[in-house]
Parts: sequence; C-alpha cells; structure tokens
Amino acid sequence: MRVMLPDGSFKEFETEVNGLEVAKTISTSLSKAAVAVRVNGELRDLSDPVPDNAEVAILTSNDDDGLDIMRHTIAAQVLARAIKNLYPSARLAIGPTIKDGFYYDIAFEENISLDDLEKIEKEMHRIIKEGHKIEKKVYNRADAISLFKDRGEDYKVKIIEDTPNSDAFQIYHQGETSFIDLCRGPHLPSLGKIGAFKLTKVAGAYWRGNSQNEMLTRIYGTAWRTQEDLDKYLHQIEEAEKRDHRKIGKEMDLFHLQEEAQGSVFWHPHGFTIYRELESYIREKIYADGYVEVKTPQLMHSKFWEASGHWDKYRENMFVVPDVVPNIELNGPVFKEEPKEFMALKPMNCPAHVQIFKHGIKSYRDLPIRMAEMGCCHRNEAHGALHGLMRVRQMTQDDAHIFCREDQIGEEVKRFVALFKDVYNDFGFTNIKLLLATRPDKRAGTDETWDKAEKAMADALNDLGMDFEYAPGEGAFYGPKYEFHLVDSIGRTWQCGTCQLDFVLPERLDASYMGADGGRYRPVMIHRAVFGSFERFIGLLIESTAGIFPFWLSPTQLVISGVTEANNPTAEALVKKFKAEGIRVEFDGRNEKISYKVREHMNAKVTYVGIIGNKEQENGTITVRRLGVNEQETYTVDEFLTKMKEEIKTRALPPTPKDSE
RNA sequence: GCUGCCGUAGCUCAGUGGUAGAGCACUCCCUUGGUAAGGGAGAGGUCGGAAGUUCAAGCCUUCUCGGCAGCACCA
Repeated sequence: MRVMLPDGSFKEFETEVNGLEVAKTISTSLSKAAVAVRVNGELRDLSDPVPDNAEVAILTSNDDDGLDIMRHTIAAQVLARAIKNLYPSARLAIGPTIKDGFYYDIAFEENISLDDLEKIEKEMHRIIKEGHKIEKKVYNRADAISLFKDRGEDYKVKIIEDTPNSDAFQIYHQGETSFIDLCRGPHLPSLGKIGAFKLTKVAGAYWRGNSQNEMLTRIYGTAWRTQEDLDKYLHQIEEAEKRDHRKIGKEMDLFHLQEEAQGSVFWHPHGFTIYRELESYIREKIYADGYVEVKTPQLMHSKFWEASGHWDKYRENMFVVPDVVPNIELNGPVFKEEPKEFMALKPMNCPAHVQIFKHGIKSYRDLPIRMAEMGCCHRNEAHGALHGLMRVRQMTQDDAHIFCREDQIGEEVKRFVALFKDVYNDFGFTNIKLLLATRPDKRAGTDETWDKAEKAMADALNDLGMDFEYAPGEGAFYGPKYEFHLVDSIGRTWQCGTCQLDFVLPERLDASYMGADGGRYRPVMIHRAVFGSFERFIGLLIESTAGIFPFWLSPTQLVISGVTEANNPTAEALVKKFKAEGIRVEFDGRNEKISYKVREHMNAKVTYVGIIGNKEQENGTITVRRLGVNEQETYTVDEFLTKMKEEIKTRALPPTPKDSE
C-alpha cells in the first residue's frame, strides 16, 4: 500500500500502517512531535490505520489543527479526569474546544467557584505529570451504554442514545487508570505532549443549549503550545480589558447608567458630543443617498401592534403601558380599575413607517422610497442580557425602510452595502464579519421568492467583492438578511449593521402601490441600519479606538494652557479664537505644572494639549502634543487652525502611534 | 430569566466579629514651574437595601436590589 504526503510524494508500505508509523518513516523528530494525523482531509488519531492511497499529513502542535486537538485533550482527558478525581459524584456532559481554548460542561453536586479552579489546575498538572498513554477503544451501543450507566454518567448515556444509526462508539482510556470518556476524538497519543494552559472562568450553561433544560457548570480554559504563548495571550486579554467601553466611558466622562433606568443611557456632554457628531454624519450620508427622514410616535395602541404581528410574536420584549388615567389617592392602587386598553412603546420603527407609506396613493414611479428615522426604540431585554452600551433597553437606531418593487431589490441592496462599506471605512473598522442569513424552517413566502431574494443578496455582495459567510436558517421569518458584526475588546461579536428583506409586513399592513398596468402591487420592504444603534456603535467605537477618537469625533479636541500665569491671557485669547471657529477647545488656567496638566489631559483622552510660553507668545505660535502620538510640534496659530479644520472636514482617522508600548 | 462571583468615599481598592482606611480626584494655602503626578492642610462614607444572630455586624444568616462573567434570548 502507499500514502501521499502533503508535498505530493508517496511512501510505500508492505503492510497496513497507522499515522504514527507513517510519521516514523519521515523522521524521528516528527514522530515525537506528532499529535494527530489528517487522512484525506479528516482528523484522525495517530493510532488509526491509514487506508491505501490516502493523503496523509502528520500534525504537530505547530499546526492550528494540532493545537486544537491538544486543547481538546486537555478538556476531555485532563480537566475531565481531574474533576472526576476531585469530585467523584460529578457527571460529565460535553467538552469541546473554542477559540483560544476549551470548556467542559459538568453537573456538580457542589458549588464550583473561581477559587476552586486553582485546586483543579493543580490536579490537572499532577495528571499530566503521570504522562499516561491515551488509548481509544470502540464499543457497540449496548456496551457503551452499560459502561457509562454503571458509572452514573447519564449525560454520556443520553449522548449515545441520541446518536442514531451508529453502533461504534469511541471511548478513550488513560493508561491503567479507570478514567474513560466518550469522545469523537482525535486526541493526543499521550499526556506527555501537553503545552501550557490555564483555567479562566466558571459559569452556568444549559444542557444542550436549551433554557428548558437543567443548568450545568461550565469551566473555561485557555491552552497554548508554550508557556510563552500562554503568557502572551493572558497579557493581551489584560490589555484588551483596558479598552472596555464602560471603563473608558467613565474615564472620559461620556455616559453613565444607573439602576433606576437599567439599560437606558444617561449621555453626559462629552458622550453626547460624539452622539451628535455621528448623527449629523449619518444624516449627511443618507441624504446624499436619496433618503427622506421621518419621525414616528413612541407610544402606540395594542391594536396597532396586533396588526403588525408584534403583539403575538414580540410582546415579551415590549414595554406595555395601560391606557388608563392613574389613581392618585394616598396609598391607593396605581389604577382604580383593571386596565383594559394598552399602549406599547415601540420596539421597532417599521410598522410606523408603513403607515406613512400608506398615506396617499403611491405609484410605481414613486419607488423606491427610502424612509429613514433616528428611531428611539424600547425593548424589554432580559436583565442578564444587558451589557453597558452594547445591549440596552432604550436605543436609537439609524433605521430606514426602503419600499421598492421586486425588480429593484438587487439594486437597493447593493446600494446599501456600498453605503455601509463607505461608512465603516470612515471609522477605520476592519474587523467586520458579514453573514448572509438564509431561510429558516418556519417562514412566510414561497420558495421561489426566497430563491430570488437570497440570490439577489448574495449577488450584491459578490458584485461588491465583499467576503461573507452564510448563516443557514438564521434569516428572519419574513426574509433573508445581512448581519454585520463587529468585535469588541475581548473578542465578543456584536451585530451592528443589518439589511433585511421583508415580503410579509407590507402584506399584513396592506401597503400597496399602483403598477404601470394600473393594478395594485405589494412593495417589498428592506429594513436596514448602518450603525445599528447609536449606543452599541459608540460602544464599539470606544473599544476599537481605545478612546483615541478621530479628531472630528473627539469630545475635547484641544486644551490650551499657558506655561506660567503670565502666558495665560494669550492662551485664553487663543481659546476664544478657536472656539469661534467651531473647535471644541477648553482653557486650563489652573495653578499646576505643565507636565501635570499634560498628563491629566492625555489621561482624559483630549486630542491635543496646546502650550503657550514666552517663545510662542513672541512668535505667534502654539506648541501641541497629540494624544497617541506624544511628540511636541510647534505651529503658527493659523497653520494649526487650518490643520484642525482640515481634519474635521476630511473626518481623518487618527495617526497611528509610532511608539507601541 | 438561569448559574457562579461581587457590592466599602466621586474613582480604584484594602479592611473576616471590638471606635470605618489608602491612593487619586475635590477645596484652601505655598509654589510660577517648558510637555505624563511640586509641597502642605482640609473636607468627604448610616460599608447597596431590609430583616435576623450577637454584649457587639462592613465582616455571620436569610431575603431583596444592582453589577460582572457565561448561558439562554437578540425580531
């Protein structure tokens, strides 16, 4: 028999071989470093026999797949066994790998807290030191079930029982120990090849991801090839946490949240400056792109939401208000009578926009109508879902609904993606994940319509050269959608922009236009938002910039101070001059040293600190230091003003810092 | 909503049963200093809330509210 290696060469063998034996014929060092093998594109254990004529690649922990296998082994063999040793009554569920690490879901009888992780880690190190071989055995269904049943591992039993059409279950053993684990593998051949790891957090997770099921304890860990890699990763996380928008929001005095208004933002002057700039920015963009802007009611009667379908499908996420005059008797009930009529705060703007569309008769010639609203929406989000600016209960969307004919969908979708690309470019966002969410099982509309819609959306992205992934079955029931995700400081992704085709709402709310033939037709609605919500977008902007905003968005663009009190009048006059030119500038005349003031303003993320000393006073210049660049530069007053105005006009991104810490 | 952890001064945090602390910020005084903390003094907290145990509770118990991480949810 023979196998093909990644370089295209062949190895001949007399008898059947496994991956390890193939590795040995290549080099001794490779066979020692080998963690698993890829056979015809599939990951397998080194001990698995290799079929004739297979393509074979030996993996080490230097390969991404190899590293992933190592993480898997740490979870399923080391962590799981440590848990069973320390907590014999614990039952194991599943232990997969994730980005940068792994987790294991376990049913404990006792409470596991962060403090227990140290003890578990210690046991893990002890187990690794034993260096047992990891061996795989295959059992038939009945044997596999009885094996785990005897040990009370009912989650493993459930997993086997719910795996149909299989009578071969892989169970990994560890040397002479009694530890076993059901696993699809592959695993390292022995515990001797494990790199550096650390258990990071403990949290709850529902069995099989279903909130109807019991909650298990999930232990997270991270693992790397070497201690050095691990340290680097942990350091990165630490650095990233400094960019947390909640922390920077406090430091820059941008906003706050308080418990009487959970999930609703108190925007402070600095934060609202950013908000306002973004608002006028996006207005400028969409006006140039042919949108019209409207404003619709906050509070509408339940009948309205019944018609739109929200009352049935979305009510648990709505704030409902009884339409009754409240009672003001001392110590009396809030309402004297049981409320019969209800209003609700709008969770979305779309149904209201349809009402505007329906006023007057629309012709096919009127379409498309691109109807925008900076719409303030309230959603009754679960308490546990709230997260700083990222997930709030009151948000303002840069929302719009495009009413168009079916033949205009492709063009309109493309137009939106182009707008989106343009905007995200302006903010320097590069790490954008784009998903095309396709038809879910439960859906409205014919397959023909879905085919057309999905194709139009995919074509638009291809035409624009945008990379995207499909999210099968994740579309809205009324149509496919794009989801634009951004990544926060610690790697969580948040959906910002979206673009959704909707064939259903115009039908439900009976919107129509008159075609060229005089017949009545349903418009298609495209729901779309570029920022998503101002709140979330600003949160992500804070984290991506670490508070070093582009000049045009900077809440305080410049602080000017004299070197001594004698220079202050000149400094103050300059502040007045710049302020009159629209620069957000402040005067700092406090009795402190320059270095102190510089430090303070840099910490507060002021873009420029400008200093006026005797030299500047004589020459009509200003010496500035820019946040993130940290070098002194001297300009004439007019030069500096021109420079600032130019940066605002072009909405320039901040210069990249030269000295990286 | 669920699981776990946390809640002390404006901020960051120390304080495990015996008279509430530190640094920064704030106010005042000295200092007039050329680019990331000059010096001194002062003011500031019913320790998230309620109930309980105790001679005594920031600390122990129960309930409750909030925050954090993850899960579920995210039209």
